[in-house]
Amino acid sequence: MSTLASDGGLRLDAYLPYRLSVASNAVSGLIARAYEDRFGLSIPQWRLLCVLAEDGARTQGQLVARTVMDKVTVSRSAQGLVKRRLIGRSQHALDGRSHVLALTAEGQRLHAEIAPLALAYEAELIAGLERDEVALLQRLLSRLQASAERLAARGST
Amino acid sequence: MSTLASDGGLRLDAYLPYRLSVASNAVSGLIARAYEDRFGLSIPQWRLLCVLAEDGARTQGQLVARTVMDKVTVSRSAQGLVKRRLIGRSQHALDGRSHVLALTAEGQRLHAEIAPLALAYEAELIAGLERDEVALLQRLLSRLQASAERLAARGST
DNA sequence: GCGCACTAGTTTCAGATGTTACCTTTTTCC
DNA sequence: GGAAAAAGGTAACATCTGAAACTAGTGCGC
Repeated sequence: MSTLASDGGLRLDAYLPYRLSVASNAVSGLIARAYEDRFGLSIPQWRLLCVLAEDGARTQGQLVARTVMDKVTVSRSAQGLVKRRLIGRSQHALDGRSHVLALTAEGQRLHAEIAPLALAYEAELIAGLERDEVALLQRLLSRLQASAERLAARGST
Repeated sequence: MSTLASDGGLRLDAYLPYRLSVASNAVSGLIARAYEDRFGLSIPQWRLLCVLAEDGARTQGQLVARTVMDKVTVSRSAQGLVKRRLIGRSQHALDGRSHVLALTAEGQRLHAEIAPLALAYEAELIAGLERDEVALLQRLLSRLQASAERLAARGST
């Protein structure tokens, strides 16, 4: 048997984690460059802007949970946004350790400016796909993420 | 109008680039930890091992094209593998600048050891999904990647 | 045959990222 | 009510990453 290729049946091109990573890198790279070039925002910063616009004022801890980012990443990203006056920080009324972040007027303006562009990018990415294909993709991604988290939790026990 | 939420219709949880990134990070993190802990391999190193096992000896430039990784990443990963005697380097017969990488016997052995484990991880990740759902997922990922590359090329012109 | 543009690969350097340690405030619970 | 444990957040450190400069080798044009 065989020409030393494909002995076990593992082909990189068909290996899902690889495919997922490559596709995600391509998309993230595209988006990151767009935000960086035009608005000087990193992706973490943009995520914070989005969540604050969507949900209103939040503490950093809430943002960590919501965005699936490290708390250090959130801290640093928030510092940058505060410096640019896109968000404001205030002491939490009930918990002296905690800070509440909220968009400034300028932050709201910027978010409103970027949002259509973000949606346009998404539209171009999924151009040519059926509506139900996209819905399925979302479901499958959730599924994979959940499985990965479950396996990770099991492994670190 | 409205409660300042969802003005433009951009919801982070439904935003595909975000979902893709989160899912990919979860999966990559899981896989990375597994390879690192058990075999001391980074993901780039593991990719090189896979390609060399699949395709046979290749130059670094070919590996760059094949794995969609940076040439610096490939160079450094290869150095690590050479140091561990998992791959060998030889001068290219026709081009003095180029080096040919190939698995050593030990490298083949390690690849053969890891491959089943990699497939088992994949199987657990997609457990519960239909066969045709997985096939569709692969197609959609390709599609997204291609769109992203097309847009990136257009943008940088 | 020789100069100039080009490619393969490595090194260097600056910025991003994550892990750990740390400080402060809050909560727990005896 | 006070000590100990835990949580919010930041700082410091090591590590990773990619861009640009660099080295060495190729090959075209003439």
